[in-house]
Amino acid sequence: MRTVDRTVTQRVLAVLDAFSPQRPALRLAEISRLAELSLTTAHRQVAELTRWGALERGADGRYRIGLKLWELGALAPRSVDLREAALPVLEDLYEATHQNVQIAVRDGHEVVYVERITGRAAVSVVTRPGSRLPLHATAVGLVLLAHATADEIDAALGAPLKRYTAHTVVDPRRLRRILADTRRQGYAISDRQIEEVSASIAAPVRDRGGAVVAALSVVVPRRGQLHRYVPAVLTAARGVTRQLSSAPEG
Amino acid sequence: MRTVDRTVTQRVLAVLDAFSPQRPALRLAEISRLAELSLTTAHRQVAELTRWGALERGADGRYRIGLKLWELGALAPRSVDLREAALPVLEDLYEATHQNVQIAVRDGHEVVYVERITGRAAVSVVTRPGSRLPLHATAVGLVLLAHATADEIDAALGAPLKRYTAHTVVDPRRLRRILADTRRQGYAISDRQIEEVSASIAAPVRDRGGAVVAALSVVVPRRGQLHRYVPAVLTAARGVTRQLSSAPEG
DNA sequence: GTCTAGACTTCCGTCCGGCGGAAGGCGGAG
DNA sequence: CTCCGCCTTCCGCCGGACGGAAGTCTAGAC
Repeated sequence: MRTVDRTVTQRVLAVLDAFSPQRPALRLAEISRLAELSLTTAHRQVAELTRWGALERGADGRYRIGLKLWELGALAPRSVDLREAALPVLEDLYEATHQNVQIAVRDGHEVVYVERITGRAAVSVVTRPGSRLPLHATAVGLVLLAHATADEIDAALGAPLKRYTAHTVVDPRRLRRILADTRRQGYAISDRQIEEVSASIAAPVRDRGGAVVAALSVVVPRRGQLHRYVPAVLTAARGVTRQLSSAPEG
Repeated sequence: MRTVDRTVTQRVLAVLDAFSPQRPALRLAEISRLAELSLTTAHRQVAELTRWGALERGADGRYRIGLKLWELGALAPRSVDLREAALPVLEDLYEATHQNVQIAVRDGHEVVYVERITGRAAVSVVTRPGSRLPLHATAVGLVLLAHATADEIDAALGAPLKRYTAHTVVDPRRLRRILADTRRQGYAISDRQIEEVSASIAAPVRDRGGAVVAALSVVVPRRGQLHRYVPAVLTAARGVTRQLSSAPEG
């Protein structure tokens, strides 16, 4: 009997949703389980997606995201245009600090990392382009949330806030104070809130109209003065803002 | 009356296919026309895709590719893993030549550009990450086609070959000779075959198993000796190959 | 102000394509 | 050999996708 709970489109998207940074390659049966589709339906959808190029089947029989989807993703203005404007500036900031440098945007209550430059010498860092972290625990997240609307801040702070380390701030009232500080100072610091060994310093990137559309940060080992990175981060963020303003309209 | 020619999945994919580098932002009516869907159906599909995050609606009412699709695309091994391995090497090659540097993979009878580094001083170039060009007219395409199977070569040379300039080689027999040269020499040169003012020099990138999975090239203005770039390109291509071999298995 | 055009959104009855059970093929483990 | 898991193909039933029609909204002409 047919299970009546989702539209066909939703089922197709469920197939795609089965893929994640943790699971970039899946067998048909895994897709079927993860997307909660019968094997038959999963088979049919996967075959159609593969024919189109959204998925590719490897020599091992497992499916991966195909080039066609990557091409489509390359049209997303929030990542690609930003990345274009930011890369040279990120490289300068990397040269100046020799620490991990990254830029991210907000999507709902999460940060999505768009680009990162990582050196061999710098502390290792968990993020990759395309990976997500919650807003409240990262410096970029605090910057992005600080410039969101009041409704969005309420919603973000109303949900349960995950604790990563003993230093992760999960108290909404303390977070509101931190957001106010962030707005006033123009930068945010997340000190050991994700990992015990590292801290990050972030500043906002604005579009032509002055709206905060992204945030940029350095991730540094937790020793010495964190504030000494602030001027470089602010300068870099303004640099990206300038690049965005001079670029052609999307 | 319902038009019976495509499955629902194909219609969803047709909506996504409406977006291209030339048309990154579309109104609902445009999507309806391009995907050949009734306005009602286009509206329903677009709404579902937007809810999921595949599309985003801008302040101007137009739809663009959403972050979610970009994240999925970031899981495509053929682009992302390659890009990770190649970027540092491409940067070295850029520093050595100060010309446009790019890396591409093959998809069917086309080249798909995965990454490029462009300088202000270098000749302007038409390609962007995610854009496509035919195999026969570009140096990277010749390298990729030279290492394809005989069947794929037959198919690629059997189709009508587009001429871009007076120098574009469109004769299958001449192309076969060029492919043989490419295999023997280990590099290919496309001289003014895309634009009258530029030429490109490409070399193959191999995976752990020795199969050619990508090609890398420099695009240079059409004057002086093209061959002087060959050693640098070969070295860079081998560098990417080495990076791919040392990276963890996908 | 009114009128018109175009783009978008919502509603709803019809009908056909998506669904999943069943059966068959294939390969590896015991 | 059998059993088990994974994949693939087939087919009849029924509920969801389709698109015409009507309604809403905005911008621009006059």
